[in-house]
Amino acid sequence: MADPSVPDAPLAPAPPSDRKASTKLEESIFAATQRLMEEQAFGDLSVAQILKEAEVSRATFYYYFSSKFTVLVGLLDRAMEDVFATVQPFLLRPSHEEPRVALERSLSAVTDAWRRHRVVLQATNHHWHAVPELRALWLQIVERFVVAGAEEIEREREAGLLQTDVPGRELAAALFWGTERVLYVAGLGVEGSFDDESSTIEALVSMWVGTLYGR
Amino acid sequence: MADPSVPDAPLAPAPPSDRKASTKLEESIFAATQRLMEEQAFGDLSVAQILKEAEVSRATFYYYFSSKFTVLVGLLDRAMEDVFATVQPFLLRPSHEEPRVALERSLSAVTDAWRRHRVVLQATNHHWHAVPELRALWLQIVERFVVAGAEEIEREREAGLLQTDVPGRELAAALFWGTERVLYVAGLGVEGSFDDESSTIEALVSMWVGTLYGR
DNA sequence: CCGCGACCATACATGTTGTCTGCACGCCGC
DNA sequence: GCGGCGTGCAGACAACATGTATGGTCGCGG
Repeated sequence: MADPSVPDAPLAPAPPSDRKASTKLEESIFAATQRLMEEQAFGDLSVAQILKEAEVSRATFYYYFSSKFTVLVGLLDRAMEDVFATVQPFLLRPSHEEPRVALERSLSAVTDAWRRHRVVLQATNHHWHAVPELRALWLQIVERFVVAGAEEIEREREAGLLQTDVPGRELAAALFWGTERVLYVAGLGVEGSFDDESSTIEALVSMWVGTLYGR
Repeated sequence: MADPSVPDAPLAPAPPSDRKASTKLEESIFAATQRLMEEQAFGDLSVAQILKEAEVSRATFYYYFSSKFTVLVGLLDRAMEDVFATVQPFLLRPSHEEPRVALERSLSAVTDAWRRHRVVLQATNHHWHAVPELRALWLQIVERFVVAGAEEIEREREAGLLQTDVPGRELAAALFWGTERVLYVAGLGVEGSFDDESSTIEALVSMWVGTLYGR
């Protein structure tokens, strides 16, 4: 059963991720791609490069994956497992905790997870709009977060803590996408925007607290 | 001088956009590209398609543009002229107006402008990360908005209206990127997110009002 | 020891991009 | 009128990436 310290599962369980156990070669393709991505944008990688780095033949590559984007889908799938696990414990606010404090902890956790998987999440950001398989997975991930957020928000509303009457789903979606975007831009290292991580988190906390609880 | 109804220019003037007057052929390339973009993602367009649609030769195309992305830069430049002009009047809150009302008007105006130029802004969103020329222009546009927002925020702070002590620049940036992302996703027509435009605006207004003024 | 699954090297068809060559037309100054 | 130049065209081309196809090698289990 569920961990007793977490009364309700705040995130709906992932639909059974039908990920087969991966073979050695599949694994080295994943690893090689990840390695290459640290130094070069995923979009600029050619399959040839991956082949060389993974020491795998072209035929083998296309035996396991139907394009380099399928590799990215796999990497995202793995990354999100960790992200969900990291964020999970923070999604329910313990009733003794101040909303601001709870949100600060959650957002710090998310920021951490984002940093850990920056390259994969960045690549996802860049390509989900154009790659159906990736888009589906990403939107499904977003949906999990938004639903969890919306539920928590409605719970707070019922407790009479909210200042707004905008539906939880809309708020959760706006806050999710906003946060995602800020973390993305921060991760780019664009000069002059979100240079300092802790003040970035502060701004996000302000945004969440203000939007939901007012002030 | 400036329009007397607007005491201070809320948006710094655009750096002299050294746009030459465009020739007839340049024009038809712009028009053709815009037309094609309405039906097909910019990323999927080939130069060949543009040539056909614009009835222009390959050589001519590369005479005026160095790649299809240069066309997009031109389109963005034009689009932003209109966007700035639309948004300009709303950036300073008349002191007699409620913050919420002022923000609602601004955000409606922005949403309108976004819709008008949806395809171009979408394409920009998709490609600025990878195309230096486009990235530079987009970041410069963002900077204008963020600076204007930050200034307005600091003005409100001095008037004692703000509830937060996070720097205006951080708040403006977070709110800008968040809003941009929400409008982007809304424009995609993703099932289940931001289906209804007016409630989307409501959520955005809540976000701005809450973040800045609390409640 | 045979067969089959996993894997490799290589070649290939296709599509895209950006450059280059050579040619035509019209206008402007001389 | 003539020569030159700016503008534009058609088409060829090299470089590269993608995804497929062909045929061969190796090792292991029946």
